[in-house]
Amino acid sequence: MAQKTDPPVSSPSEEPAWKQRAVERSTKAAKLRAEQRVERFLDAAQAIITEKGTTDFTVQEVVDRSRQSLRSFYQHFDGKHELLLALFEDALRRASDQIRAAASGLPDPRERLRVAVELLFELCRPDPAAQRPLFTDFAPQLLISHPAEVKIAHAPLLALFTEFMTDAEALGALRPSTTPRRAAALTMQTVMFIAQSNGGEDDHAHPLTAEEVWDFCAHGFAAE
Amino acid sequence: MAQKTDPPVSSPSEEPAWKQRAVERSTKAAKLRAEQRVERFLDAAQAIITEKGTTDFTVQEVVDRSRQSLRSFYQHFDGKHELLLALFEDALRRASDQIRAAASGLPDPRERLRVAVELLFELCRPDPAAQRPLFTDFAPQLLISHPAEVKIAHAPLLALFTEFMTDAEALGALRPSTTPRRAAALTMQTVMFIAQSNGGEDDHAHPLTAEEVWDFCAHGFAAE
DNA sequence: ACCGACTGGAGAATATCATTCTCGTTGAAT
DNA sequence: ATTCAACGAGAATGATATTCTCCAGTCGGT
Repeated sequence: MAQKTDPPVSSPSEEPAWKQRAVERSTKAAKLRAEQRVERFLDAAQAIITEKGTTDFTVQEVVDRSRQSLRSFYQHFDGKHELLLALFEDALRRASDQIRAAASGLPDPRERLRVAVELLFELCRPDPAAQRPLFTDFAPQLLISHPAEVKIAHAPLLALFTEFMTDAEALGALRPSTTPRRAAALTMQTVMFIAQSNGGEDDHAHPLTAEEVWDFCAHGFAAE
Repeated sequence: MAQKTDPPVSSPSEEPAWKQRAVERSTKAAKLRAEQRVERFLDAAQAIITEKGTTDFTVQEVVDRSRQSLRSFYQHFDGKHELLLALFEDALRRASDQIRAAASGLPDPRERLRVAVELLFELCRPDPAAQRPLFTDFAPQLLISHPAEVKIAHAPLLALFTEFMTDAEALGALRPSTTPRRAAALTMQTVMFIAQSNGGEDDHAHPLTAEEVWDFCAHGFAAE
C-alpha cells in the first residue's frame, strides 16, 4: 500500500510468459514479507498510540517497538504521514463497520441514522479510555496536509451515511432541497468535528451530548 | 500580551506614591516600545502568511521580515504558538466585526443569522485570494494543542451568534429543545469546520455552497 | 557447497526548526 | 556621563524526521 512498486509491468508481449511467471513467483514471497512488515509497523504504532494516548510518537519508537529498522520503515512508508494515514483509514473503516453493525438491524431508516450519528459522535470524542479512536486528534492535521487522502479515508463512513440517507429519502424523510449524498456529507462532518472540539469539559455548559448533536443535524436550530 | 510582567506589584503601601508614579512613567515608554515590536512581528507574520498562503513559516522568516532579532521575538512571545494564537484571535475578531456590520442592519433575526452563517462560511473557506482569513487552516492544530486559548479566540464570534440566536428565540424562531447558546455554538462550529473541509473542489459534486450550509444548520436534513 | 543479488538491521549523518544562550551595543532615564 | 535593561547578530542546542553507509543473513541457481 505504501511502496513504489512500479517496475515496467507494461508491454507484456516483450517478455516471454515463463519469465513473467518466474518473476511473479519470486515477487509473491517478497510481497508477503513486505505485508507482514507493514503490519508489524502498524501494530506497533497502534500499540504506542493507545498506550500513551497521543499520536505524538517518534518514528524511532515505532521502529524499536516493532523490532525493525529505520531503513525498513522508510522502505515501506513514504514517511510518518503515510503510517498515520494508514492507521486513520483503518480506524475509520472499523468505526464504519461498528456503526453499520449497530444500526443496520433497525427497521426505520431514521432510527439507523440516529444510532449512526450518536455512535459516531461517541467514537470521535477525545475519550481518555479507548483502544483506537484516539485518532481523531490528528485528523485535523491530516486535513490540511493531505486533504485528498483524508477524503479517501472518509469514504467508507460517507458511503454508510449515504446509504442510510438514501433509505430515509425513499420514505420521504429527507428535506427535498437536498440529496442523500449532501446530507450524508454534512451530517458526518458535523458530527465528527463537533465531537472533536468538545475536549475540555472543564467549566460549565459545554459538554454537548450525542442527543443534542443528533437533534441539530436532523432538525437544525430553527422552529418548523 | 505575551511577557511575564510580574514584578511584585503587590504591597502598594510599602512604596511611596512618587516612586510608583516614577516607575510607571518609566514603564510606559517601555511598554509602548514593546507594543510596537509585537506589532511588527504580527505584521510580518501576517504578510508572510498572505504571501505564501500557508502558516508553515519559520520563526526566522518572521524575524528577518520584521527586521528584528530572534532574541527579541522570544522576549515578546512565549513561542511560535503564541504568535499564531494572536493572529488567530485577531482574525476572528475582525471576522466577527465584519459579520456584525453586515448583519446587524437587517430587521429579521433569522435574516441576520442567515447572513452571518453565509458570510462566516465564505470567510472560513480556504480561498486563495484573501488578506487575512487564511488562518482557519491552522485552527485545527491549535485546537488540539491549546484548546482553551482557541475557545477564548472563538468567544467574540460565539457572542455574536448567541446574540442573534437570542433575538431569534424571542420571536419563537428557535426550536424549543435548545438554548440560544447551544444553537450558536453548534452552528458556528459546523459552519467553520464544514467550510474548512471544502478545500479541494477538484473533482465533481463537493463544492458545497453557503446556501446549503445555511439550510442544513437551520433545518437539518429531516423533513418537517 | 558456493556465488551473487536482494533484503533488512544498526545506527551514523543530514536537514529543518524551534528555542536558548553568549556577547557586545545602544538608547533612554537618572 | 553613567548605568541598566532591552536589543541585535548569530552561534549553540535539542528534538525529530529522513537519508545514507556499511554489513550480515537468506535464497535461488549453479
